[in-house]
Amino acid sequence: MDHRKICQELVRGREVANRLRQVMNEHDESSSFVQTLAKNVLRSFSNSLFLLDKYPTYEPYDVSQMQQKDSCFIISSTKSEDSQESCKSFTRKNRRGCYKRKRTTQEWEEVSETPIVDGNQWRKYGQKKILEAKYSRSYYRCSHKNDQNCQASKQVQRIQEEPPLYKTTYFGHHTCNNDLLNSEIILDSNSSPAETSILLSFNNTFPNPTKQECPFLSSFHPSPSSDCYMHPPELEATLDDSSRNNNNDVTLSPRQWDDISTLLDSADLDDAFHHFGGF
DNA sequence: GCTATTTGACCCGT
DNA sequence: ACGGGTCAAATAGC
Repeated sequence: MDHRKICQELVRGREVANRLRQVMNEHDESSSFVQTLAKNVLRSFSNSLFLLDKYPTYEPYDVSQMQQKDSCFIISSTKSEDSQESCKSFTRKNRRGCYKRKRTTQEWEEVSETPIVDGNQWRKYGQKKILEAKYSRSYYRCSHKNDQNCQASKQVQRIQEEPPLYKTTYFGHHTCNNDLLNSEIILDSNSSPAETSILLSFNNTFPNPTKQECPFLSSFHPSPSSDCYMHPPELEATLDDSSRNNNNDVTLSPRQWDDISTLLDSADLDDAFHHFGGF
C-alpha cells in the first residue's frame, strides 16, 4: 500500500478527530466519555503518523489552500533523528545556556488563523525575534515537563497580518497524562451490555459550527470523499457485519469496546498493530 | 507568596 | 560568525 496515501488518510483523520474534540468541548452536554473517545482517536492518529517512518515523504499542502476559511493545515511533517544529549558538563553555578538542542523524533507544522487551542497545557519559555521574520517567535513547552518529564514543545509564529495566520510547529508527543484527569474512560460496570454499547459514526454529517460559534476552530475542510471514509483498520478488523447499521454508524459490543479501548490506551502501539494485523 | 511570562544572556549547529 | 533554541533572573499578575 502506498505510504503517502496512508499518511494523507491519517492526517485527514487526525484533523477530523481534532475538530470533533473541539466541537465536543464547545458543547457541555457531551459526556466526558465521548470527549475522551475523541481525544483517544486523535491521539491514535498522531501516534500512527509517528510510527509510520516513511511519513516524511508526505508532501505538504499547497500554500494556496491556506486561504480557506476556518482552516488549519498541517503543512509538513519531518525530519530529524533521535535526540541527542548535546549538553556539556557545566558546574551547577554556571548552568545558563546548558540545554538540549532540539532534535526530536517527530515534528509537524500547522497553520491556522488563530493560535491553536489544542487542549494541552503549555508554558512559554522564550520569545525570539527571527531574522527576516516580521513577528517574533514564541517558544512553549508542556507544563508537565517537570512533574511528568513530558518532552512535548511547540513554537508559534505569526506569519501574516491580514488575514492573521499563525504557524505552530510541534516537537514530540505529549507523554503526560494530564488530559486523563478530567476525562477518563469509565464504563459503568453495572450497565447491561446493550447500555454500554458505543455508537461511532464515521459519516461526516455532524453539524458544522460556524467560525463565529467556534472562533478558535480549526482543522476541518471537508473533502469530496468524506462520505466514503474508510473505517480505521483497527475497527475493520474488530467489527463484524452485525455491528454495522445502514448509516455507517458502528455499534460496538462491550467486548469490541474492550478491544478498542485497550488498543487506544496501549502504550505500545506496536503490539496493537500486530494485534490487528498492522497495515 | 506562588506561578506564569518576559527578556537578555548564553550556547549549539551550521 | 551568525542565527536560533534554551536558560534563568527579573518582573507581572493573582
